[in-house]
Amino acid sequence: MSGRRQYPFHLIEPKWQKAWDEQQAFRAFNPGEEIPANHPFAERHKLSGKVSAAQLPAKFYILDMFPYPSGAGLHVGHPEGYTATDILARYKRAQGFNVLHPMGWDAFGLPAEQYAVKTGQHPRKTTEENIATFKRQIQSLGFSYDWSRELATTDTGYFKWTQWIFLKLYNSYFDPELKKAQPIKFLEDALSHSPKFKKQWESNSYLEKIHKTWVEMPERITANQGNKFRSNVIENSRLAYVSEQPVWWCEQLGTVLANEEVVDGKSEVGGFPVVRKPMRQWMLRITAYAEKLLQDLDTIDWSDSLKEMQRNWIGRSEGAQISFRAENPRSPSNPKHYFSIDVFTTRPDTLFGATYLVLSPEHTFVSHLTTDAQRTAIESYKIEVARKSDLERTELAKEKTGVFTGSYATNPVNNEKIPIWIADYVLASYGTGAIMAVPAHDERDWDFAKKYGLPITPVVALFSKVFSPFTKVGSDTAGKQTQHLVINGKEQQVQVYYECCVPEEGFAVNSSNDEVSLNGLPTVDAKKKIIDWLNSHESHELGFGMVNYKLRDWLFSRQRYWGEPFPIVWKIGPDGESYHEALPESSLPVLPPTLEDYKPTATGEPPLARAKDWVNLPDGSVRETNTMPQWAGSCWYYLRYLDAKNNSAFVGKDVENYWMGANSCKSQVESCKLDDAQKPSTFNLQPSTSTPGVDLYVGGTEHAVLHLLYARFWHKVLFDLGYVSTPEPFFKLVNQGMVLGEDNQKMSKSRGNVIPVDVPVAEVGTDALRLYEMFMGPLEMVKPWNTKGVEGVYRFLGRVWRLFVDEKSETEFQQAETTAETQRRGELLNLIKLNYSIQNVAATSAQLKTLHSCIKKVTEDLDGLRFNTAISAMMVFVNDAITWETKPVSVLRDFLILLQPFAPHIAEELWQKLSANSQLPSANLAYASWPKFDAALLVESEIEIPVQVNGKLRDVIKVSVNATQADLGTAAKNSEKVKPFIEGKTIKKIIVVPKKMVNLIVG
RNA sequence: GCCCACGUGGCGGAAUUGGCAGACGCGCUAGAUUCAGGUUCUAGUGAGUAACAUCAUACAGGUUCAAGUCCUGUCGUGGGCACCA
Repeated sequence: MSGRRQYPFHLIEPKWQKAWDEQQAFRAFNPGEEIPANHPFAERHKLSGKVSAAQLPAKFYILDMFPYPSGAGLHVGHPEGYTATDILARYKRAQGFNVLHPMGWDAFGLPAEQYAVKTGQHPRKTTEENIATFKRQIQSLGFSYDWSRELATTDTGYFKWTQWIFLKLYNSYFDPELKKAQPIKFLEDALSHSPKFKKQWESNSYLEKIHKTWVEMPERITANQGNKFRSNVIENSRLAYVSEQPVWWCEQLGTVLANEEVVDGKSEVGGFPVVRKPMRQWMLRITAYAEKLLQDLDTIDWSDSLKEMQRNWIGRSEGAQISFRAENPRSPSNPKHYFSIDVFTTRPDTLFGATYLVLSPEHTFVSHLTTDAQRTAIESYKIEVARKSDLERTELAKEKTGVFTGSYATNPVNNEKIPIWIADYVLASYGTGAIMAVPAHDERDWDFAKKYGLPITPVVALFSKVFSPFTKVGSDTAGKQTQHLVINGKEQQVQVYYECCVPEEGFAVNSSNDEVSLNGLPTVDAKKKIIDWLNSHESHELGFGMVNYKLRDWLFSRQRYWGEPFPIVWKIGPDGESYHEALPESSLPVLPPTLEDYKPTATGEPPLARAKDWVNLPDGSVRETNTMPQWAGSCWYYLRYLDAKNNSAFVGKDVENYWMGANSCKSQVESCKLDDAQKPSTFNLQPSTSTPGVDLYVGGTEHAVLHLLYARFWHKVLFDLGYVSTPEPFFKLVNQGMVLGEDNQKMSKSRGNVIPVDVPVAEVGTDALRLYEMFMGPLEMVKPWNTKGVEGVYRFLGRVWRLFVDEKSETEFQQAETTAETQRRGELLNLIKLNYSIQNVAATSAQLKTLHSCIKKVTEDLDGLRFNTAISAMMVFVNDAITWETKPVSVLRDFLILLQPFAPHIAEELWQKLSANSQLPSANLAYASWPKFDAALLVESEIEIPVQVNGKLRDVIKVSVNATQADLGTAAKNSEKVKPFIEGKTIKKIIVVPKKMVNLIVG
């Protein structure tokens, strides 16, 4: 930046940051906390001493997604969201809310661990250094965070409670009857003979069923078998459980990864290849919450695109599970030896068209169903598939491949024998890992059937009158056939396709047996009818209607050092098998051991296994050596902020209820479901009320399906168990758009287009940086950085400065500054005086009009998160006010309150000067009341009305605001500019929109 | 391939319910201040014309007294999902 400094921001900004810090100006007070009488919050709300929740003003919780403190520091893209939340926090504070605006560190993570592997420096040291850099930079931006609540996920006082929540998950199950998490104790009680727990299972049909199975177990089973059954039921119900199953293993990272962390067959971090490998892992049963996570999206105010991403990830589909019997090729004559192959389909109406089955190559039945003749082919295909990475399977495998097992299954609707194949286009991980192929109505099955010469039976037809029979087929008409069907009592002509067609709305044909006929039914009804038919069979032997989810359980263990250790030990039971046991809450936190080497062991065990003394406990039990993933700490940090120092609970109950509860909120407590009238319009904050949960959460879209789904899941479990007050954590969420480099590319080191925040802070000050972050464009939009644009808002602040200060005194200040010692320069700001045009006089009506249209615009725009237009409204105000010969103090004070959220340092400095000058009390500007917009001041006696002739603008006329429609019409016709366009023509019609415009229609 | 957004000056972007297109800022032009550069201030700035007229919100249609805004189609950009049965 070249040229003269617009105003002494280099002295003003540190001055006020220091003052806020010393005063703890932005500390938020919890119910029951002591509020110092001289705190500006106490002065504003006339409070002091210990104050109850009922005495405190309404809360407003504004949250940023806390950053991972990397070594690189902040660039100008980072503070965009932080600036937006800070502006709103300051705005809500001015409106009188008790604002909670905290910041912390998502501090566990791979980079610090990789650095430790390389250099031996403890990850904690690296992490602390990085936090120090981030904190210095964030503090230089003047955000009004309550630093007394600062936390890091790596603090022992924090992850103690992360481990505690894990124990809650471990000790809970999802009750299908109550549709909520319950203590595992209830389940244990149901698996007991003792009548003292009777109450528990009698009130719950699910527990009753479990109990019945238990007590009705044949007496001849051994105690061991009984225990085994019992522990199986329990272990299969825990929300945190151990599973040995194929997981994504990343060799380069030396750890397993969750599904969500694998993108295109590569690790999301680093882009390394991953392979499927069976391993013993901790899992969290997030699938139990699939339906709730989906449904409750309707109760929260998130962007449609974000909700859509979560919906896609959860991937609900309605359909049916259908069982196909296959005889055992080893004993074909024995009708008792058969396999029941379950498939999931969303199109059960096409069951009559299922002409073969396909299993995924990993399906457990494959080897059993393979005949001797096919064994070689099947085995080599399986090897070929296993060798392919997932990347190859998705990128290259558009050409379908597969092998016949040699076995046949029976289609339950028509008893036809259909061949069983394996193919890698069927995924092991979705549905049941097997499909019924309906080649006539599914493109994948069609391709496969064509390639291997499998039969194709069309079972869906289209109305020829409604649909063109050629739309899907192209020029080939050979594949269709006309049939006559009775539909709704009338005979209709339909087109039956003999090419693949996937109609959204068609009619079933060729679909009947002795018990059921779908023929003539529209697809929707055909689905219902066939599902009813399946459901009607004893014990759902043939199948049943069901809902399937794409969402899978959350893989929760990592083979890393720098994460939360599990509060779990392993023991050997009397049967010689190892089992796990939770450590008691009193043993928390479980601290990781100190290591000299942070690499995994040579045998591939996690790094923690190196610490033999730590792993082996005196009683012979062995610690779990996996650690939790980084997502664990970020699942609940927003709750810890509420009560960051609490040693006896993860959050105090009253405190949680004050900040997260619905007490201070007008919407219903019960479900948090808003009806239409209460639903806020998109991107609008509720102007006068707070909401249940976090009122506003701002962060990047990269967390759409990871953090945000996991955090909702944990919150729902905590809600079910009674630890939190709301079923959803984040009532309103906004994704800020990315800031691109000046070259319109995403900012990255390799492009060399990264602008560190320190650069603009040094050159134009943080107030100008904050202003520009918001002035670039709408918050949620992607936009490029432009240094010239920064200069524009910097100039605006210079104009604000000159609106207030006396030029001569500033020149004196500048001369004094060149000779003063650095430490004493701050005091020199006192040399700067206000200019003489600022006077304690009443404002003119024109001045009030300018002020109040600014108040109106800024207030409305802040409620709608339209920061860019709010700033432009303030520019309009200053452009006008700078021309005033006398500037009333009252008007300028109100303007500074409007400016304060955006550019707090310059606003405070000018506020201080203004207060001193006019002998007004210099209360902290951050707690000054937001000015109220007065509509009466904006009323004009005369307004300008555009006049159109045939829809084209011809003149703008001035009329009285009270002009009638007739007056307007007459005035329009009499306009000199309009006359040439209407002369000699007849006026057919006059359209008058009161107070808006006139349109003359001439012939 | 599927789903969802979005296309407005040289640039970033404004434009409640359809009602004066281009607020505000950048850039540019001219002038004033200055020894000069920078800064600041004043005026102008969609295209077009001497001035009107006229033409302009990706393109092509449509609805309407009136369309950037609503409807249909096409093209383009961005994001998400991707053999999900």
